[in-house]
Amino acid sequence: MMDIGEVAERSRVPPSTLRYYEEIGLIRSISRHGLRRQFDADVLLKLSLIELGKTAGFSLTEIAGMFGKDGRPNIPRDQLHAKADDLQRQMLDLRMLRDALRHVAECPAPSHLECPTFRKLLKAETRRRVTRPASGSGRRGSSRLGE
Amino acid sequence: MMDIGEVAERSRVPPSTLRYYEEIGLIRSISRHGLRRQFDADVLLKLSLIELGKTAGFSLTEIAGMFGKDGRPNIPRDQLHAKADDLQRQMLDLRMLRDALRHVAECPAPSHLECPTFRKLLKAETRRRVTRPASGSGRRGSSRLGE
DNA sequence: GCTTGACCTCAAGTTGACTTGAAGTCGTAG
DNA sequence: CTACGACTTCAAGTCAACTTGAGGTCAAGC
Repeated sequence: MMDIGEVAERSRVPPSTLRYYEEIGLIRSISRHGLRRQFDADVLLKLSLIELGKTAGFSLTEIAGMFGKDGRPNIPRDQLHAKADDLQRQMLDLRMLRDALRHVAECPAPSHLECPTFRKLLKAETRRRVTRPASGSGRRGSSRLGE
Repeated sequence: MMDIGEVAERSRVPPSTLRYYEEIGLIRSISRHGLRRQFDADVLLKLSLIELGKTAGFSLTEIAGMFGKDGRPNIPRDQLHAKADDLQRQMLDLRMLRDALRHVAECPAPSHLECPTFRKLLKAETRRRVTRPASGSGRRGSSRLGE
């Protein structure tokens, strides 16, 4: 049992954000001590997961979707695999961008948009994106996540 | 020379967004035909790069920073390498999340927060994050990018 | 027993990244 | 030559993800 300040300090997530996360149902405080929320240590793990998901580019809504409605992960296996595949693709994007950057850092061409290697990198990317139909993520956000 | 509709169609980026990007100085139209903006084909490449950067989790401000103030990439090599290293780290995050997801998809434990393998994954991540000091990206957004 | 500091609520403000809408301007096809 | 459709501007709206501020509560130390 920790109160919000301790959670904030340990997770490096500000109290205001923690309250916000609780409000939208992403995390839960287990009880109150007077007015004060009391959090179980589990919340730290969950916050790690949330941060991880955020850096991976998921919205809070999507992250919430990864835990079941009731608060614990509870998703069909194939959906999880689909997410994992999304991540895989995103890693490829990242690698492409990283390589582009590294190249730009060393390339002696006057303008990088004219460097053939650079253009080839981008063409490849464009092709990849266009080939994959639309990959829409179906953003239909209702006001509250945990409803 | 294309006008905005063609750019939109080819890049799959809506006209409103293209105007917005121009307004904030991310892209440039090369001239006008009557009122209509005329874009050079180069803009398509630049838009690929922008999309790439976005999926990599950069803000438009950061992306703008990757091109020089004048519109073409023009950044010190070590800054580029630093960006590339950021990407490297972000790829690791992604891989971790992907592995976590894959694991969850197969793990038979009742609640994943209790599965030791899962906890180990997260602990590792937490350690990595905490070990690296703060890694702050210095978000100091002024109203317009290209200024 | 009272002050202090860490918490509380609730409403409103902020930022980034766009989108939407109203009202206007073109150039080309019929 | 006029009507149409593709563009234009500019202001305002939207959404996610928070942060800030005013005013209030509480338990613990002096």
